[in-house]
Amino acid sequence: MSPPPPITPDLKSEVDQVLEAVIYLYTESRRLTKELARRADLTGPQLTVVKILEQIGDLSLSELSERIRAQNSTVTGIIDRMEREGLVARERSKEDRRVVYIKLTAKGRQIAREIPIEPMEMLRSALETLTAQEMRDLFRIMTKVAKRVRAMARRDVGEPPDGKGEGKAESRGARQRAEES
Amino acid sequence: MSPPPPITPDLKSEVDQVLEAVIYLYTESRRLTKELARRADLTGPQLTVVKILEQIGDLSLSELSERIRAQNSTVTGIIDRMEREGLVARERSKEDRRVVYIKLTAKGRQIAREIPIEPMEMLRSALETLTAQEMRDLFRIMTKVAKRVRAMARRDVGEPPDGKGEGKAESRGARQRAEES
DNA sequence: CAAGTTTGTTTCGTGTACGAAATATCCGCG
DNA sequence: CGCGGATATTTCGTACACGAAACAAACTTG
Repeated sequence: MSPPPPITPDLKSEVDQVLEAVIYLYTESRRLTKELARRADLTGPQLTVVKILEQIGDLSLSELSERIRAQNSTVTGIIDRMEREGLVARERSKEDRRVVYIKLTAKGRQIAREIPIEPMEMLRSALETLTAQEMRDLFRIMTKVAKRVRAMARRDVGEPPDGKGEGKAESRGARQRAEES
Repeated sequence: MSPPPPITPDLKSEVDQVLEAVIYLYTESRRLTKELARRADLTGPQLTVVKILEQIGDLSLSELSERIRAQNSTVTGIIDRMEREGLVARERSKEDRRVVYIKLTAKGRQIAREIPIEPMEMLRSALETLTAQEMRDLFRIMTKVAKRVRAMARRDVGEPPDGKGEGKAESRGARQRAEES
């Protein structure tokens, strides 16, 4: 595209390495989740669900899918399999008969107790080893990059300007998915 | 593990926001790929394949799966579907009859031409808008974090110390997957 | 209160994604 | 030559993941 802006000769490779690091960090946390999950005969998303339910308590399916940032239809499948394994149970709400609460069974709770760390905690605690100054820098830079990407997204893909303003500007956009198996 | 080191009160929330940014950057590039792909009636991974083949030329299936950091068995499926759509063709190598070369068809090449940007380029060029100083900082910090995560991985999951030393230390570990549909 | 809309969940179809096992070749070695 | 091991690809089984459509219950309004 544009001729490489000749700043430092190895700046280009730093870009690649940062890119690599972002990818690494993201995928590695998923891989670790999966690894931990395997010990309890769970899949990655299943471990995530179990830990969330353990900490927060019963959730409706919609609330759950919002937490793990996946579609309802995806979570339905995950819960189907977990129910089959006796890890969770569905219970229809009495106030609103449309909603279904997902709750841990004894077996599910037992397994949750056996697994100490939650997935994303690993990345989180790695970040916590940074100095305050580093955190500040990282935060500032990442925010800048994220904003850039968002801007390019608008330009290149042409999104409708976000219909109903959601105010907080956080929680919007970060659309992870339940780490797949 | 260790009790939360009480540094600054709002440092914790910065951790969350950086975490959010990492997730955002990664998933947003995938989402954008998918968005672009839809315009040519392709899926995310299919667009990636088309652009790679356009730029690099014919590749064996193994070479291709290494490029998009997915398992051979996954890529086999992707190529199956693309072949069915007439986007690529398989051609057995004459020197080594085990290998299959994947090549773009005229139709595939045509579509590749119609789509300007490659997926990860978006994130890459966002990174390139940083100043040299920011790049240096970011690089240093990300490297530190990545190293931390790797260390925890060894400790918590207990990996065999990387059987056959692969030398480069790069290309190892960053195990992305072809962005799923 | 009934028609129409919204909301919560499931169903269905398609496409990744992985790992283990099956196949087919190739290669080196005796 | 023949055999065992390495390499390249495919097959198979299971689990996500998403979007569109189907459904059912709640809500809105005339």
